[in-house]
Amino acid sequence: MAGWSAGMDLLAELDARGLLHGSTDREALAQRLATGPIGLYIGFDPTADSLHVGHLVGQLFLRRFQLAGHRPFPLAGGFTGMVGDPSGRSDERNLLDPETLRHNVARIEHQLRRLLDFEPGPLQATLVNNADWTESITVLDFLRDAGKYATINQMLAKDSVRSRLEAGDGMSFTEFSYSLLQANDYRHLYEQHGVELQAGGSDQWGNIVAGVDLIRRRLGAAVHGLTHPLITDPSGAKFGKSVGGAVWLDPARTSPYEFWQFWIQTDDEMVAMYLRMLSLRQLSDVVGLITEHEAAPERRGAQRALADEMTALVHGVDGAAHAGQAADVLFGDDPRHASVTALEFVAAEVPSSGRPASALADVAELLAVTGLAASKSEGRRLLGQGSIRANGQVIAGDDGLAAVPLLHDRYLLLRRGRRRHHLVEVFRERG
RNA sequence: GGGUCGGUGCCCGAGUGGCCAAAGGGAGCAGACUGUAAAUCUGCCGGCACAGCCUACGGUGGUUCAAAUCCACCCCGGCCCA
Repeated sequence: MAGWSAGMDLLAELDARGLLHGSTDREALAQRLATGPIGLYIGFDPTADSLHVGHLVGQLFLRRFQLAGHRPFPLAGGFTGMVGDPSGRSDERNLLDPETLRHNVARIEHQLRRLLDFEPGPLQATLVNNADWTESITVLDFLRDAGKYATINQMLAKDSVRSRLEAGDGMSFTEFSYSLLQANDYRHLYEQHGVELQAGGSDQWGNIVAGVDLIRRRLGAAVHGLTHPLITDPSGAKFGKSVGGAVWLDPARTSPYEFWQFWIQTDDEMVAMYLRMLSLRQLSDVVGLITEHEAAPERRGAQRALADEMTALVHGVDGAAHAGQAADVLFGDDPRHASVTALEFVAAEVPSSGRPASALADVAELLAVTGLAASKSEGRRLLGQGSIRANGQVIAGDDGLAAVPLLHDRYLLLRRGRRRHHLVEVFRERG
């Protein structure tokens, strides 16, 4: 890994990528970055047992700093997850029980390890969990050491608080306390690990500033805060929601193939923004990809580059290659030309199952059990709409499969719509 | 505690005894067009043994040949009063 280099203007690079939103005194931060390695942290809330694509910006934000010679401290919110961050939420959050939380934190730590370098050395990443220093603190300690330095007027003025009060929805004292707890995390990391920068999504601005203020008032030190824009999808908000919910980093929830598919399907309008914000390639490479994309969007080179890189980061280089190869078979030529090897390969990437030959009799039923249709009724509807293909041929009626020859005498490749597949391996029943 | 308005399908939201699996919109799915894009047009959008049946309009129990619609009680939410 490249060491720290004073010549590298990290902030300018982040800015050019569209990754800067808010910042405390930017001049001061730039000067601090120019003097040597800095410790920085970003928190990840364990509301589920996996991170999703929306968290990639933050993870990669840490990675960029590490590559520029700084020390990242990814934080798993083992304690704050029990309180609930009200930022950007219109309703009170449900609290997780300790057991679920512990499990979630463990899984998320595992995912955080993938994207950062934990090899011992001056720039190694350090995973921290705020439960470690918050659980044992007493209420009195907290009120004296943190609460004493925060004013109610400032806390009430925060957008997250004010909007809830104005809406008449109210807010529990627990959620109200959240930003002070997060401020205390920053204070702890500053004192114990010399962390001088907290970053996060733009919705974290209020919480970050709370920490900067606490450290200044209590310890008289000037530390920094930086936020990046939240990545959005074309409709403006939710990023990474697709078939069946979020696109997760956990391969058990979202397979590498599905993950790759998510990126390859990126809108033309968004792909430049995603590449800038997410790709770890040189900015000049990214600009090159975008230029090519604008000249010939139908080639989808930008989407492909994005899919390959993101899948490789999260699932490894092999995972990305396999997903891409399977897609080439499924979206390429007539599937009847696919070799046995290619089909075996596809079976490993996309949903597949073994079925007796008799299962082919009722197509609607087959669609339901393979998961291509949510119910048999939906299966019938899809058949009626000509949405189902078997080995590339549209299947209309209920006995349509009888006329479809199996591929290599054993495979039936079902396709729903343009892009959902299921490979059935048909085995003969013994007579 | 009193009054009042409300709780409808994934979401918003009409419906106020039968013509209601329930208007309309959004989301979603599919077809056409394409580039596994967007936009546009079209269709679908509770389940099943699918010209029929079952389950559904906060919960329970009633009235009725018939209830999302009427009555009683209960639970939850908004607003007003105390």
